[in-house]
Amino acid sequence: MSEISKTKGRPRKFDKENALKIALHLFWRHGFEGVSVANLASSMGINVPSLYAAFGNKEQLFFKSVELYGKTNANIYAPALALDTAYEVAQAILLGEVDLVTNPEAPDGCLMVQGALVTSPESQELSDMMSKLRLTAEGWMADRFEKAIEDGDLPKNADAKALACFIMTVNSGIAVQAKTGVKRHELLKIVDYSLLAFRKIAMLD
Amino acid sequence: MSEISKTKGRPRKFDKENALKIALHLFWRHGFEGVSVANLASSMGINVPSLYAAFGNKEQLFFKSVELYGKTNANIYAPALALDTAYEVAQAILLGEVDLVTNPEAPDGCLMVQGALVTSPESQELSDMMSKLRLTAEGWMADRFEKAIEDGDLPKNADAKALACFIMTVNSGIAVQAKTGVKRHELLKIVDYSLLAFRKIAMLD
DNA sequence: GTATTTATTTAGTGAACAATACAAAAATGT
DNA sequence: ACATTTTTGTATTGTTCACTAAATAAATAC
Repeated sequence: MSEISKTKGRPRKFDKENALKIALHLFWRHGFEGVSVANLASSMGINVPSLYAAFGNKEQLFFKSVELYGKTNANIYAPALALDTAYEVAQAILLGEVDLVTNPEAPDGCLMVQGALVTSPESQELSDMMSKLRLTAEGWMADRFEKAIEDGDLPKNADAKALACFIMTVNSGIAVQAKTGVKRHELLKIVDYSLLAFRKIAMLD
Repeated sequence: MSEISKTKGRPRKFDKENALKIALHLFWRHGFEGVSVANLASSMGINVPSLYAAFGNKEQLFFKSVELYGKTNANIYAPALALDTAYEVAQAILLGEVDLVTNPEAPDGCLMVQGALVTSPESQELSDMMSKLRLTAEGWMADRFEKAIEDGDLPKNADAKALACFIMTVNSGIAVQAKTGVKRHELLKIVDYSLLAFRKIAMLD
C-alpha cells in the first residue's frame, strides 16, 4: 500500500507542486473562466498535454488549486475556531482574512469569492461549489458560536447563526474591497469597527 | 437641435430599451465574460448584426447595461445622500442594497460587484472601471459624512472616510452573500447589526 | 417614382477555446 | 538486451469566441 517505490516511466521534468501554485495564482487573479488552459500551461512552463496528464482537466486543476489554497494561503478557520473565546475567534478570522487578501506575495482578494462568483451557465456547478464552501465556513463559525453560548462565553439569547453570517459578510466585503484596491491599514480599521460591532451585537458589553 | 423628426431608414423591429434590459440581466447573472454575444443576441430575440448595429460591441453594450442599472435597479445613492442625517444615509444605502440584491424580479447580487470583479487580462480595463465606480460611490458617502461632521450631525473626531469604507465593505459583503443564496431576512439582520456598529463607530451613542 | 437611409437576414471571417492523437524520449523491471 | 511504463513535444481536433461582409427589405425625402 506504500507509495515509496521508484516511479517506473519517464520522470516528470517539472515540479508538480510549484506548477499547481502558479495555476492557483492565475485562478486567484483572473477567476476560473478568466484564464485559459493554454495560458495556464505556458505560465507553468509546460505543454498543454503535460497539464492534462498531471492534473486531469481544467476543472480538476481548479479544484486542486482550491485545495492548495485552503492548505496554505487560506488556512484561517482551523486555528481560529480553536481559540478560547468567541470574540477571539471572530478577531482571528477577520485579521486572517485581511492578511490573506492583502498578502503582497499573492494576488489581491480571495479565491473563494472571486474564483467563480459568477460564471457562464456551463460552469454553474463550479460557482455553486464555491458558494457551498463559503457556507461551510460560515457553518463552522455558527457551530463555534453555538458552543460559546453553551459555555457561557456568549449570552444565552445571542444569535449564533446571525453572528456567523455577519462575520462572513464582512469577510466577503473585505475580499471585494482588497480587489478594489483598498489598502491593508484601511481594512484593519474595518476589522476594528466590525469587532466593536461584534461585541455590541453579541451583547458582550 | 430637436430630435423629434421621423427616422428615415427601415424602422427597428425590436424595443431597444427592452433588449438592453435583457442584456443587463444576463451580464448581472453571468458577468461580462460569462455570457457570449451570440447568447446575448438570441436572448434579446435579435440577430447578432442587429446587436452590433444598435449597441456598438460587447463592451459598449456592457457599459450601457451598467448605465441602465444605475438609472433603474441601483438608484440608491442619490436619494440616500439627500437624507437629513448620516445615520439615515447609511441606513438607506444598506437597505437599498438588500432590496437591490434580493429583488425577486432580477438576478441575485450586484452588477457592480459581480459584473467584472475578476476578468481575463484582455478585459482588465473593464474590471478597473468597475472598481472605480465602486470607489466613486464610496467617495460620495465620505463627502456626505464629512458634511455631517461640519453640520454637527457627526462628532468632530469621526472618521468620514473610514465610515464610508465600512458601509461599502458591508454593502459588497451583502452582495456576495445574496449571490451565495443568503435570504433577505438574514441580510436585514446584517443591516441592523451594521447600523448598530455605525452608531457606535460614529460615536452617536 | 427614384434615391437615400437604416435594419434585417444569411453566411461567413480568423482567432481562441478546451481537449487529444501520436510518436519520440527517458526512466525502470527482468 | 528488451519489454513496459510514463512524460514530452508537435500537431491537430471540433467548437465557440467576438465580429463583419454583402444582399435584401422597409421606411422617408424629394
